[in-house]
Amino acid sequence: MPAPRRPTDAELAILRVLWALGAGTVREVAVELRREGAYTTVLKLLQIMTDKGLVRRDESARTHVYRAARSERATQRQLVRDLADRAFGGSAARLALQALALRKASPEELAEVRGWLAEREGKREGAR
Amino acid sequence: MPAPRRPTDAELAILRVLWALGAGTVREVAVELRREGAYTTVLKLLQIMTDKGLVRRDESARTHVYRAARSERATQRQLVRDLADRAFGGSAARLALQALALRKASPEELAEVRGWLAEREGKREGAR
DNA sequence: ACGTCGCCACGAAGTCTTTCGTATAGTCGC
DNA sequence: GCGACTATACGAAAGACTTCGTGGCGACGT
Repeated sequence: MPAPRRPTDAELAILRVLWALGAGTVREVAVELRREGAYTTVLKLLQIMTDKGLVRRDESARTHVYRAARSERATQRQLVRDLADRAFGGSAARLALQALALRKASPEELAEVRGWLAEREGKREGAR
Repeated sequence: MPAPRRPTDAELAILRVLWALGAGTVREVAVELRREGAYTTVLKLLQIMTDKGLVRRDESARTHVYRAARSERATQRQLVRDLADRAFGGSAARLALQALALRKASPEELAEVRGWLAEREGKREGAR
């Protein structure tokens, strides 16, 4: 592999379907995407993504079954890091703050932030 | 305007220079980017970006001066929202948590998160 | 056996992004 | 005025992204 480029928009849309389904055929993905006459387009994209190593294909059955090669989590991490590098001078924390400023977080999400911060503070102890 | 497309990688790199400088000529930007023989490339990109409305050009002097059309803040907001939509089901808060999970926060950034959270808690009062 | 249908492969077209070579023109010093 | 040095403008080329048309092949019902 030369370099792991980030998934494109269309690729990401397909990955999201695959993460949701666990695995799926071309038709299943196409249906899920609800786009006009998109069957061959989805097929082509999945073929390209297979070449790129973004998805893995099970060809044992006549109808191939695809699944994402990397977890949603790992992909999100890559995308966040990428955006942090390109637009936030590499600071993921500043990216996070911008994201938090966008809209009201739900209580659950707020609790998660609180939890993260608590853990963080615990590790640094005397960090004032 | 048909639709405000998001800046490409090369465009974003130039915008970052412009935000840092406030404004700059083609040469200044090119120097700042430190890339081989890039002068005409930067020029072309700035011309394209002018057409797109990403930067504004002052042509009063023979040597044109460019500045970003939108603030760094606003652009970051757009990019974060975009990424949240494409990869986090629209949840900016989940994006934020992923960013925080990267664990590269400096003490200052940590303090900012703490501050944000404190303000948040203050607003919700007994939200515990 | 045959027609029909669903599936995959292939390739071309169109668009966008990025880079750079070349042309043109203003300005300064002599 | 001339030459050297700037600057912008223009267009071509290469690559990536996206879409879709066409063709071939296997499965299945009748």
